[in-house]
Amino acid sequence: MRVDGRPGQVTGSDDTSDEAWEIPLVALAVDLAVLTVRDGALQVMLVERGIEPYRGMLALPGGFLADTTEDVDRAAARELAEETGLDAAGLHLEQLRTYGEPGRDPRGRVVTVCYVAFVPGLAAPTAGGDARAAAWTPVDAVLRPRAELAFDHKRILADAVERARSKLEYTTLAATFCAPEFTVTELRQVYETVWGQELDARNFHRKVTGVADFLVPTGTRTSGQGGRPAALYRRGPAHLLHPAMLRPPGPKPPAASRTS
Amino acid sequence: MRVDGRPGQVTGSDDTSDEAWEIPLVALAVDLAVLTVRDGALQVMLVERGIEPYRGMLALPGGFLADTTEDVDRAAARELAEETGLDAAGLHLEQLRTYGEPGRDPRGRVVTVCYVAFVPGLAAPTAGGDARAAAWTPVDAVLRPRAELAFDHKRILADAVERARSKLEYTTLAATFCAPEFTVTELRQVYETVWGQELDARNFHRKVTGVADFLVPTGTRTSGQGGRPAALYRRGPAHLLHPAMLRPPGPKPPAASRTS
DNA sequence: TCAAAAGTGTTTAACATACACCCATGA
DNA sequence: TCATGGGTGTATGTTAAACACTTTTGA
Repeated sequence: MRVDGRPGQVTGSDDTSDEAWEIPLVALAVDLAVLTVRDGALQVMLVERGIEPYRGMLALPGGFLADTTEDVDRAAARELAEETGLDAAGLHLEQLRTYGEPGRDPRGRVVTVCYVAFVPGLAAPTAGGDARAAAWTPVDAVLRPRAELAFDHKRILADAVERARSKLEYTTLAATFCAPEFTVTELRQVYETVWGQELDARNFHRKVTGVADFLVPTGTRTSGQGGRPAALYRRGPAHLLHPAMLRPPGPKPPAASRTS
Repeated sequence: MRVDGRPGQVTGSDDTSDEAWEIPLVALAVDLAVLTVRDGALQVMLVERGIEPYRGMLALPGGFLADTTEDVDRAAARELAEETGLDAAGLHLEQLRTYGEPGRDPRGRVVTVCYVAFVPGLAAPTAGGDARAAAWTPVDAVLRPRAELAFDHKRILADAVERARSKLEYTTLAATFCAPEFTVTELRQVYETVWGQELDARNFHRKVTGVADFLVPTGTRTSGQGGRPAALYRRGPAHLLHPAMLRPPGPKPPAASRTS
């Protein structure tokens, strides 16, 4: 086995034979499901495709590695910045899954490493940067039976939404959907929106303020929208939620797919 | 943008310019963390590398895609069969994560899609098939500070073990470590081994037999090893465990890494 | 003084933990 | 009849769910 002069090119022999053969190469892409909560709905950042295939259709932002030496996680952060104008530093970006079915891209073999990002509702309402047209879209509209996205992005989005729903249960990530300072009610609305069910405001308040290091009081209060002013909080250092916040059983939220 | 005659080869232009450029290609590998519980220890299937780099070192079984049209999940199942002699049908095989750091393989750019498999302790004690030497090894020994595996496989294994530990909490996957028919005590030993802590046998029994569709009684009982015979069960149709089986707090199990 | 939103207290049920105790087998 | 492991019962604490009630603002 040897390395070519060209970076990233590998040829070699199998583990069990010395017969040299060309190691198959594939095009590697990253795609991003950037989620937020806006206007009482869970929304996803979509771009309109400017080129074939699927020209004119909506798709998740993403793209190929810049070159054969680019780190995959860095490529995700770069595409996020380029296509949506958001800075990956400071927001939550985690790997979701890799989708590698042979037929998923009509151009040839493209394997995509997908990521989920959670961003505050205020963030860059629409992108600057390279993208043709980047816009927030309610996920409910996109996951509807007859709605379609480019490639297998609808399925990816469904997986991302399910990931978000379950992460709210046992982590403090709900707060990453909020502005730097937020009220308990705003945090509760994130849960209600993502899960698609109402929660008891009183029990929620007690529970969430009882978890150590989840919420840090700022000492200030809201004012001016009728009703008693609410205390403002900042995100605390905790990442895991203990005890966990379980989704109430009952009527399921609209659409989603099952992941293993 | 166009497709070459060669399968899997893609060239094209960026979304925002019509300047054609060569899409960078990478070698795509799959690696498997095949876990089992044997002799009171969580064990992982390792192979000895027969070729450079890392010749002679232990590594996770895995390899490159067979060709540019092979499905990634299928490649994982194929490598499992080839290198360990296990049949992917019927056992649990799920994607773990994709590792794509540029420097992770000295031969050049290799991105690996990793999987975790849970297999019963009885399964194929050592591999037939292609592998030079496939053997079960206790994960504790491998994750010890000074122990090393080829490539970044130690880190991958640590992630896989943490995945296994947390999956036992809220799914019925512990039963996939057991033979087709098993006792409640055998199931409990799986939990104790993977988590590295003892559980109260009596409470465990009540809890696990109380979860709907987790265990299906066969009507038969064990006999012959002193003490009251235990009832035998088969895996039921349930996949999620409700209520969840939470890891008791306290002394942490040896080694592991944190995943987001 | 009333509506609206924030926040507390109280009750009840579900579930976890600890452990006493009984059951069924082999030696 | 004793040792061994399987399995049930019961007391006690913790957390969740439901909801009555108090607090603090704007109109």
